[in-house]
Amino acid sequence: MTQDFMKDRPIYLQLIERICGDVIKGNIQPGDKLPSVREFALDAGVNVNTVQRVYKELEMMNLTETKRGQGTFITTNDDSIQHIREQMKEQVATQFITVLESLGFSVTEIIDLLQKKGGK
Amino acid sequence: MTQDFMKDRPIYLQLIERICGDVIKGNIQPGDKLPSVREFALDAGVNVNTVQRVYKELEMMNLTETKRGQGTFITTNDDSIQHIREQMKEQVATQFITVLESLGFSVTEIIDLLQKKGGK
Amino acid sequence: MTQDFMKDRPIYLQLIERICGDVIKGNIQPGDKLPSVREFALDAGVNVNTVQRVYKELEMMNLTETKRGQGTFITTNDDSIQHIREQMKEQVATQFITVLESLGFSVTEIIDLLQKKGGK
Amino acid sequence: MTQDFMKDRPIYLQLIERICGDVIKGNIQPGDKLPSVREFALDAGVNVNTVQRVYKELEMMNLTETKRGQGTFITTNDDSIQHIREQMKEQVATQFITVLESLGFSVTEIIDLLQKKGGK
DNA sequence: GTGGTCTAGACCACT
DNA sequence: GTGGTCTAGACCACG
Repeated sequence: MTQDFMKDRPIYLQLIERICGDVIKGNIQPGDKLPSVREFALDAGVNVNTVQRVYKELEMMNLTETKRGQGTFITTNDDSIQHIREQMKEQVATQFITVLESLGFSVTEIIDLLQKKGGK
Repeated sequence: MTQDFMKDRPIYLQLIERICGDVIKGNIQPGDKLPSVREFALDAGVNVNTVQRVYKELEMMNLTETKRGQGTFITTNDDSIQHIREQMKEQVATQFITVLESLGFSVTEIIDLLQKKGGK
Repeated sequence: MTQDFMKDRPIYLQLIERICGDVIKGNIQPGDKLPSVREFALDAGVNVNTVQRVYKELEMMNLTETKRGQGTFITTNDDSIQHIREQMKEQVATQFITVLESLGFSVTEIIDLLQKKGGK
Repeated sequence: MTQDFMKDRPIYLQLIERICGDVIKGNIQPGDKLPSVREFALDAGVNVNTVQRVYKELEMMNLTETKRGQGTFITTNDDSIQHIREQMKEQVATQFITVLESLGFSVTEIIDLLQKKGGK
């Protein structure tokens, strides 16, 4: 197919999603310290500035808190975390439905497919 | 929310989806002529170049055929249309699951939400 | 005095404030196009990336809207603008009071001073 | 709001302000001994170096005097204290007006708000 | 020509 | 050593 609906997403968005996902899944706990920007950058093989952007966005989402000179930590405010989880679920679902309908698919038709795929 | 996962889709992709959707839904029939690029651009309020790109991509997807001096027409090859429909369904579902899982949601959890939203 | 309470603010924050101020004052009208990032950078004598950061923040504040390939425009949503104006007023006043009180000044005492200074 | 105008003030500045405020308010009297740097650091939950910097700045402002082997004391020179008080009032007011005007607010408009808030 | 993303590398403030 | 700011310059997507 020549057209790739939903193309390559920017690195920084992918990283944000990954961290959000890890928090939601519990892989990272409230209060945990994230790696330093430099360490993270090295691990992920990206530039330090890219990571700094990620950390800044996370803080603006209230998912993290920054302690100057100490590092970046997952918020201990569980409400913030739940809030983000719900926001994201809502958002993902809504946009998915939008795309679906613009393509002429019914929701039930796709749910069938998801159920098959989800079982694998 | 500061981060909008999955927004900002290019205009030309949105237009492609819209046309694909219209074909799948039957709003546009095989053999139908699409508006001229200029007319379409005017209607949609976008740049002529954008429409040209859309038409080019549609042709590469075998959804349309171009007759020089006459215009662009939806293919009369029903297999092509069905093929595109299935491709797109697959692709949409697969990428949706990818995003879901990277965010830590289960497929069933989202299906529940889709079912509620789909009913409206 | 050795201590300068309220030090040098980052350039990008100063630029954000300047633009917000210009919008609030009406120097820039809803719908107006902002200079391109390159042009603005040249004018202000700062780096292009700095301006891009400014434009991005402004968009996240809903003060501007970006049209891809066309430029950045002040939102035509007057509510957004009023909202930002009120937010900023509230914020400025609140933080001012906080500083005041931490320094042991009464609000009335400072109001007197402001009134004298404001008259000049 | 994504942008917090005037936040993120360095800890050591906050501490200086707090101590200045306590002196102005009379919570701390001329001649009083300040806690040792270690004790203060422990109390405030900050780094010892930070407190050392605070004490150093206070001494340069002539608000405190250091007696070797005994500790740091608030100056008994009332003129120094009054002087600092006036300096700070001036400075706070001036910078506040600067910010206000750069944001397009009138002084009277903010005075109204301050009066409402100050009454609480 | 428009904004968006990313890199490399510098310097600063805070702990 | 931590994050924050800024620069210079590259490349990409979009119109």
